[in-house]
Amino acid sequence: MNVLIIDDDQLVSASLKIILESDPMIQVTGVGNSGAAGVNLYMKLKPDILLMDIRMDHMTGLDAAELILKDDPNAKVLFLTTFSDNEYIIKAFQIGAKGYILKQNYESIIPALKAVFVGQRVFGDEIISKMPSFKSSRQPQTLTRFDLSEKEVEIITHVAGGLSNKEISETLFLSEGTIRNYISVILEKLNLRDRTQLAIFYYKNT
Amino acid sequence: MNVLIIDDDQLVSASLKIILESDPMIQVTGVGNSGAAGVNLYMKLKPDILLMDIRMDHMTGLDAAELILKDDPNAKVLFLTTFSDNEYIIKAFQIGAKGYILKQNYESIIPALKAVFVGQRVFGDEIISKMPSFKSSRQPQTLTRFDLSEKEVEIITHVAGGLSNKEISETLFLSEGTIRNYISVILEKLNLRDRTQLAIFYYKNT
DNA sequence: ATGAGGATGTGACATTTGTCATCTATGAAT
DNA sequence: ATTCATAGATGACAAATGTCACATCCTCAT
Repeated sequence: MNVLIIDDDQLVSASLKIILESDPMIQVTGVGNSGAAGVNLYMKLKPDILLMDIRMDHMTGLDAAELILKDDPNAKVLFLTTFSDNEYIIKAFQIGAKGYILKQNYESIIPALKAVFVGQRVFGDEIISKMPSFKSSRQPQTLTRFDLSEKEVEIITHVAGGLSNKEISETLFLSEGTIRNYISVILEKLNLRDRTQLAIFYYKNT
Repeated sequence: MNVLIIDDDQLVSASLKIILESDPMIQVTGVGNSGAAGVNLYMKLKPDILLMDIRMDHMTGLDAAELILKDDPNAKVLFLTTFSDNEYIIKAFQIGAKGYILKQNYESIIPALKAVFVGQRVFGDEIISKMPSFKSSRQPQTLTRFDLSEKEVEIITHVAGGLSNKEISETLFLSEGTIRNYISVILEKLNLRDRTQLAIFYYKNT
């Protein structure tokens, strides 16, 4: 089984290579350190599996995978991720990745690779809770799972309603600056970048 | 790794046992042929993994698994299924199963077991298309109701994926200014004000 | 060839957004 | 009464966003 490794942290990709090659079934046929390199190397090497970091500078693993899958829909892309990447993970499956592995969890990489190799999809427990179709059976309310205050949740719903900071401030009788501050800490808490991602997050979790 | 096999077809469970025990890491600590037996044996043996057929007389694998998981939420239940069982599969995940394996696909059983053993969930491609949240991720037909070009729709999906203009431009190999222009006219056409409202619009219409 | 139309790019600009450090008021808790 | 925490406000700032007018190309039909 030929594997291509893409991770912009050289240390990670090097140790991955060692770990994987400890298994006689696996050969690492290439190592790259950027999304662009991932695309090029994949096209050139056509490995059985592409093992790629999700978060990379310039071109994220997602972008690279999207390009690759557009060209070769049968590509088997397995993502590496830290556990906070939940939003990316959803995206990963939407574009057709075969799974992901938590970086913390090195001993699970080889079994996961093999499972993907024989055509399975592989992922951890966390993602289940992120799936709108499954969430209903477990938790009644989703946003309160995170340590968000009442007010923060209220503000999120307004953002998800498409209101600007000014409009929210007028609705809640607070200053616009205060709203900005609130949103800033909400984004921090949820590990998101901007209000658009927040609105998306809201719809995916409600 | 201790495995309990439950299948009401004795032929299947016997051959499974042989297949699994060909791997030195695996011991089959029990074999049963009904859902009820599955519950009892599981309680008694506490195997690492319960490999169980979904369709069985009297008590289905699902019912058995539900009982087991109620008693031991950490139980690792892996279902065997024929490919036509799709409705059951959804249910399987809702009750907390770790995955399923197609019966046609014997060579994938061992990798799948190992992946589950180290904490992954495992399933095949088909289920993806059954998930409401992923079903429409590729081609939002509803958007074409509006007079949007192919490219405009593509850009909308990226906005709804939470990407910034810069990221979109890099993905599509266009300049950031062009993306801004596109979004500007999209907003005009759809009578929206900003990208957040656009993302919301997307999720409400797909 | 020529001109229309589409797709793409550029530069300028006003706004909005997100971040941060800091401040004030209020209301517990001691 | 003093301390402390919390909600809210402010101002400054950089970055992202949306708008617009205009400039290039390219292709295609005439």
